[in-house]
Amino acid sequence: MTSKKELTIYDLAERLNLSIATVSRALNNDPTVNKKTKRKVCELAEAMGYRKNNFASGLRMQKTNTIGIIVHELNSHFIASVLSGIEEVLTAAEYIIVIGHSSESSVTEVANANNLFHKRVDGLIVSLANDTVNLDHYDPFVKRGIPIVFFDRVRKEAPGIKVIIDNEKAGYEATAHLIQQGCRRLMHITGNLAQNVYVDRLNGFKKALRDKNLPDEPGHVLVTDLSERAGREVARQILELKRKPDGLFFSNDLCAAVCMKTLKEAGIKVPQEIAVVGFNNDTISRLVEPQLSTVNYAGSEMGRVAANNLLSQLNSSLGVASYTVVLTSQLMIRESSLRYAIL
Amino acid sequence: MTSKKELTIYDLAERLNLSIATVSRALNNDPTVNKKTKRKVCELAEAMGYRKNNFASGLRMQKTNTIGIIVHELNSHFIASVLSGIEEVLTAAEYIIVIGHSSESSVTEVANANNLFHKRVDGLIVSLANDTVNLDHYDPFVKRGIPIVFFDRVRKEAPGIKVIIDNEKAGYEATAHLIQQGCRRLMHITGNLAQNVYVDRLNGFKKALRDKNLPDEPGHVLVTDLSERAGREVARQILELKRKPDGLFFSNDLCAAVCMKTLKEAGIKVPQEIAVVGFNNDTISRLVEPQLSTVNYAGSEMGRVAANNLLSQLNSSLGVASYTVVLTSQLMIRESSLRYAIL
DNA sequence: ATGAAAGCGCTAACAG
DNA sequence: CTGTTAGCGCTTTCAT
Repeated sequence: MTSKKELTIYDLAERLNLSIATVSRALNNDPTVNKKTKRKVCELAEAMGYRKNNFASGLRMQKTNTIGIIVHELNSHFIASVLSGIEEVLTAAEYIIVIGHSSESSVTEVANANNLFHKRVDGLIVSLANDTVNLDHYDPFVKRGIPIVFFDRVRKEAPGIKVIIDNEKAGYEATAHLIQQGCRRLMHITGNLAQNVYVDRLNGFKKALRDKNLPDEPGHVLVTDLSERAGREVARQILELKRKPDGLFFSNDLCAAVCMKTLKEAGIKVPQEIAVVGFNNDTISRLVEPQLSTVNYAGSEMGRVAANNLLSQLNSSLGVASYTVVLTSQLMIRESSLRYAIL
Repeated sequence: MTSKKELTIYDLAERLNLSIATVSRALNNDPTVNKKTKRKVCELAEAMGYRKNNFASGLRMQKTNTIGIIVHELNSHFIASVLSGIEEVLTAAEYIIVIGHSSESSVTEVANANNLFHKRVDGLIVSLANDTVNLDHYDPFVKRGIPIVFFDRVRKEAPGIKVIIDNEKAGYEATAHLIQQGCRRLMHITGNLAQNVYVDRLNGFKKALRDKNLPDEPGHVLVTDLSERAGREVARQILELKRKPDGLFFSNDLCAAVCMKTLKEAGIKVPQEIAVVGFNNDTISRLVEPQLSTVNYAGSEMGRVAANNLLSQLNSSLGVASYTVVLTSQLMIRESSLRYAIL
């Protein structure tokens, strides 16, 4: 299988008539080693294609230099951006990233967490699955002092660092915009209300209704899984209503786009009869017709912030920290909700 | 940092009055160890929360149990499916996956390859970046007998295992379909022709033209980066043509969708004036209007096949194999290219 | 500024 | 079926 024997520091030491200790120090840029010796060692290592054995080093150091990431789904523009933000920071800090995705299933999330625990990750970055309520599977990490950063989908009362946006504010703004555009019978289509992101956006929605003196009627909130199928289903329900809504605020873009398309196919005019706002600024929001108004928040920044906060935890000798970082988001107004020109 | 000392097999051995060798064997399910002993050991390990130290084990075994994956982009439905297919197989085989993405840049791809080489991955699964021509950065792997599986974007003459679809056939079918729908002035918009996927689809396109006795005029093929921007640019070019094409075959869905949208906004009727076919069956292909005809191929299957072939290489004592696996693809006919009802 | 030596936790050859 | 023992390659005291 292996054609060439691997080079070790023993080989380098022998070739240079040095001890392995000095070679090791030189390779790790230890200040106590002579500059010339250091250069000689590094040059030979480079020339001979030496690769440090991370296992030996890890065994000795008791650090895996591995960060586990658990995301609820891979296939979204948002998550892909977050991942590249995380990667950017952690790769620069010489960490390896191991990604597990839960496919929005709490059971898979638990399996992933256990797996990463056994892999001995030094830290964890997590976005919770849609149906995750219980967080016991993170206890082993907490008990061993392994820092966890949650992003986007978080449980506020859980220990650890959380990186989120102000979902209530975002929900408020989206709703206020619809009202300002003349909508009076609003509907909010959202995901599992056990998740902060959904419950907060809902609260923003309700708050905006109250502030604008619109009734908070039951049936105005639909809890779905925000899937493609759910989008069609919501459209079907709306079409059957005698008293149809004139404004829809969705908690993601996919569901909003599909619903909007289905409504249009049934002859509804968007935004004239029904205005629509989504969430996340996915690629599809720009491709559907009319273009979908949505809430944008920078995934890569969220990833970078999450990773940096994790790093500072890893490098700190203090105990595990618990705090929340709130990033900004922007409402992006496009055709799907624009009835009057914006000044 | 660490609150509890880690458990080792020494601790377990002591507690059970066994030797560490027996404990190690029991944990690794060695058949020579007594069933009862094995159960006792495993139960205690479980109860006490023992975690195997992969570093010690890896150091001893000279295997990292890590597979490196290099993909050109994370944010596509296709790549996400491939990744979950790979993950499914490799996780079951107890491998860790390390993902690097090249952002379609050959420079980043080289950096990723070097990085993974230093991480001592046991194997590699790769989809080449758009502009990768030279494959020298995989030489170190080849020299050390580390198996590589290329998928989708491959170089056919390169050593190693390749998993692809018959892109020429797919291109032929898409083109033949457009012709059968009455298109006579076809255009093919594709990516870097250094890539097998693009040159093969182009060949299929040309072959179909020949077979149907349509002229193979220059200017019928546009090489782009298949981005959102390219889609708009292609539409602009087409709109300026006095003699417009009546059928467009794109090598991906995003570019096709954007171009189609831009054409429609300029008043062109799709598919009546210009019919459009994309490639990959991305989510957007179902959301745009009209729905985009496209070529579907199962990413998750491609991932599974790639991973399984890598595993068989890893488990074989024979030399590095070189062969190609061809998976099937299907043309999915939707509104964007359907001028007449299909029988 | 450098060297000698111990040990991180595990596996496997060898010996019973 | 089980135990003894020798490393895997590296980092780090403790000497010099």
